[in-house]
Amino acid sequence: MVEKPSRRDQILNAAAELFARHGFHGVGIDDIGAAVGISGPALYRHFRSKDAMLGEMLTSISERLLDGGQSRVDAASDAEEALRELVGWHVDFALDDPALITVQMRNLANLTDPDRRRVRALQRRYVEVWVETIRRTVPGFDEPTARAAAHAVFGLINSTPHSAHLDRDQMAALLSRMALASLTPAVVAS
Amino acid sequence: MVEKPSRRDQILNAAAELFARHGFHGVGIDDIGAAVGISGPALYRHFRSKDAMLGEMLTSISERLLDGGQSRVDAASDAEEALRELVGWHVDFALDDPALITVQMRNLANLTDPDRRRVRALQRRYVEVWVETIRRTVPGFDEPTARAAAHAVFGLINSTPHSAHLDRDQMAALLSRMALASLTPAVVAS
DNA sequence: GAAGGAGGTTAGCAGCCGTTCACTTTGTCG
DNA sequence: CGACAAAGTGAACGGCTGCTAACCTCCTTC
Repeated sequence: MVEKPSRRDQILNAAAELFARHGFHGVGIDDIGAAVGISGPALYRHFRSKDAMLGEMLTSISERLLDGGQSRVDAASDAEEALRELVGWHVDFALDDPALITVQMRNLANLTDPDRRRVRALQRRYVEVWVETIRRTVPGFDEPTARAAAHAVFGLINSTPHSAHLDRDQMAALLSRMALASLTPAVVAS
Repeated sequence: MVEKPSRRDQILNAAAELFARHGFHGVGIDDIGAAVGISGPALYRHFRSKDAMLGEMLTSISERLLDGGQSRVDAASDAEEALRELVGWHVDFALDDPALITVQMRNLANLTDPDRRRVRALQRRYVEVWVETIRRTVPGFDEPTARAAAHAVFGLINSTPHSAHLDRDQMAALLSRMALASLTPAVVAS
């Protein structure tokens, strides 16, 4: 017996899909309602506002990313394995929830100020996990360079919603190999 | 004597900056006007509509990317050099015009249907230039894989507006090395 | 030095869209 | 069964925003 998702989650999923495709301001309240079979204002029984939907969506994504990444790193026995796990984790996330990844990349600017602060704080911590792991495997990187490299790898992996013409496993393998190759000690040479 | 940019170009540049930061729908006509020192409706002396601004912006970006990429490839004497040139070209573009790159990545969905068709056609041709070059240097890639790899490299390079804490030359070097490393024959092994 | 076009201004309209309101339906529980 | 809360509905409001209209001011040009 499958446990059906709560109405809140149905709405959040539908909204994520729409936000990813048309952008936050390109989607109306009525569109979101229609996507879950109810109409317009009924959403206000579940969320305080449209902004609140985006806020909850982005904070939950950021938390999931951080928690998953942190625990994978903690479970790894050496630095190389930690990096492989981190890459695999992010690749899986991007492939399984392309809409969420897209929204997280594009719609930070549409958040309320307090929400944006919260999300950015979580994102920063996630980046730090990557920075530390990268620096442990590629000792030549100084901190700012490692941070830039982390952002670049995010861009590489997060690009998957825009191509998607490979099947999931091939895509996962390709992205993982590309990501790891771009983080080898060879690239650090001046 | 510096030749000053035409008013149209001033407007386009200001609009690109604003669209990149706040998204197409997040920017008002008055905001764009204020950014160039005139106010609101005066823009309609230069553009038919707000949509037309975005349309012209994105088509011109796509044309520049395609032309620059194609001519670099044509001028190269072998496949490896062609790929290096292509990477360098895209990196330079992304570093010199971060706002344009951001708008092109995020605001395709806000285009008019005919504009979107035009832009996508140009983008497809640009991707094909990459795909051919990649396949010539990394023979193991089949076409769909090479296409996915090209998109991934775009994501990697286009991520630069979101990090930006390195100086330009270091950033260019880092991104170029990472991009080339992710496209080496080693990654093709199953 | 009139004529006229290019580029600017402010006021205002029309439509969209997030949100609220008053009301109904549905399901649960004493 | 009666009651009450949860969830949904259509109507309406209010503010924002893209765009037009009407008018003004230069600058060029014959």
